Amino acid sequence: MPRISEQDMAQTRQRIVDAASPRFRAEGIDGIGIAALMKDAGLTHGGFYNHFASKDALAVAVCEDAFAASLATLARTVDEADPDRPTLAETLADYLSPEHRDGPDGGCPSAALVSDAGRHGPAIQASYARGVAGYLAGFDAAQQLEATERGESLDPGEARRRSIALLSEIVGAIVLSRAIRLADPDLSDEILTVSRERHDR
Amino acid sequence: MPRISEQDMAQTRQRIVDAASPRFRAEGIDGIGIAALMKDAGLTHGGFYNHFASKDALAVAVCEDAFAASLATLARTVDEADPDRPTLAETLADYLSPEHRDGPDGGCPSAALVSDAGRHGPAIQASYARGVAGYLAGFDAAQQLEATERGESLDPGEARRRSIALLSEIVGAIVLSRAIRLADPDLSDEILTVSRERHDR
DNA sequence: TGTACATCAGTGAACGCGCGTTCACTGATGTAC
DNA sequence: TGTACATCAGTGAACGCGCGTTCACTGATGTAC
Repeated sequence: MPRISEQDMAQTRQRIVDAASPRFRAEGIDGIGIAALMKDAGLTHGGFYNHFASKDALAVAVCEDAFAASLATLARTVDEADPDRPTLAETLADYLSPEHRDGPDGGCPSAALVSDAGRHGPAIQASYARGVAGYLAGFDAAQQLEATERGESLDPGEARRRSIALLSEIVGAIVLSRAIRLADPDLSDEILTVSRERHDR
Repeated sequence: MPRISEQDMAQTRQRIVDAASPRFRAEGIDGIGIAALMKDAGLTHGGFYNHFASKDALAVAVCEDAFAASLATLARTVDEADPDRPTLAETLADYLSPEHRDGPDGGCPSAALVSDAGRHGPAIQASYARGVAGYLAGFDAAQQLEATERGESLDPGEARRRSIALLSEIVGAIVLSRAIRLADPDLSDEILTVSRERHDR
């Protein structure tokens, strides 16, 4: 079908990323092969290397894409133009929901890819690190906005420390709850509930 | 060499577990093959099935073993017979150290195996869940002991919630710090430092 | 005590399979004239 | 406008490799007599 426009090329590339993104998050980068991903995207596996230099390069693209979507959701909490914007607590409640636990394929890449990033090379880690930095910046902004609305002032250093602790806790809670879900659903739920109620305000 | 005593059999089995334990934690259960593990243990791969029904069964044995060692360390904080027992804060400082981040192979299985457990079946998750429950019980006991020593009383429900939040935070902090270590060592260190200082008392 | 035999932990080749990656080929489309 | 040719995204067979698991075989040791 070739001799295709630049736009069509970009579209096909995006189809591959869209196919890989949920499966990398659900099954791990090493848990799913290129042939299966290309089939999901409606292509045969040989053409993969027209779009990516390697599977690692695709993993980087997926990481970028998934974090971009995730950070866009977080950014809604500081969208001052939106009077109905969600509070940080509401966003955290979604994050710590059983639905998010049970759907890693569409969920936060910080949680879904954390061990994959730890076990892969610097390229993937660099993309992952930018995503983490984006989450922290988003939490900082949300905390500052909510402090201002309450007429309080919040030391930036203190906000930063709270953001880091918050991200650690919610990522830890969701990965722990996923790790025991099939064997001990009650404890899995309890971990989410405790974390949710700690930030429910 | 066969016709071996029951004791020798158990010894060989343990050698396989000891070889697999660090490599599963560092590279993931699916990140290392049986042939390589058996070579590490000084055996050829064919004999593996004399000791385990499947690779999954080995993963369960490794999970049990690694949690037992890890929980024994935690138990030292509540060993009332030991006047020099470490405080919970000291134990947490070790947990949140760069050394622990950089050595997942000998470190906490809660952190090292969390995504592996989430992506494997109920058998591994059951073993992992028992380990998590053990950690929470250890934190509960340590908090109660330290409250008693300060002449305070601590509501069990409150202790439980603190234990869950604490485990989530330290597991999240260590896996996040590992995920970005190669690309952003400063942020990796910062995550550990913030978490360490929050519990340094 | 000495001999014949049974056991079975460990060996290493082989099973079928899926992996990431390469490559000769195809044919629809763009370009040149 | 019509024709010849170049391009190159996509195809699908093939590369070498490692995976989890199976199995016929081995030989040192235990047991029976």
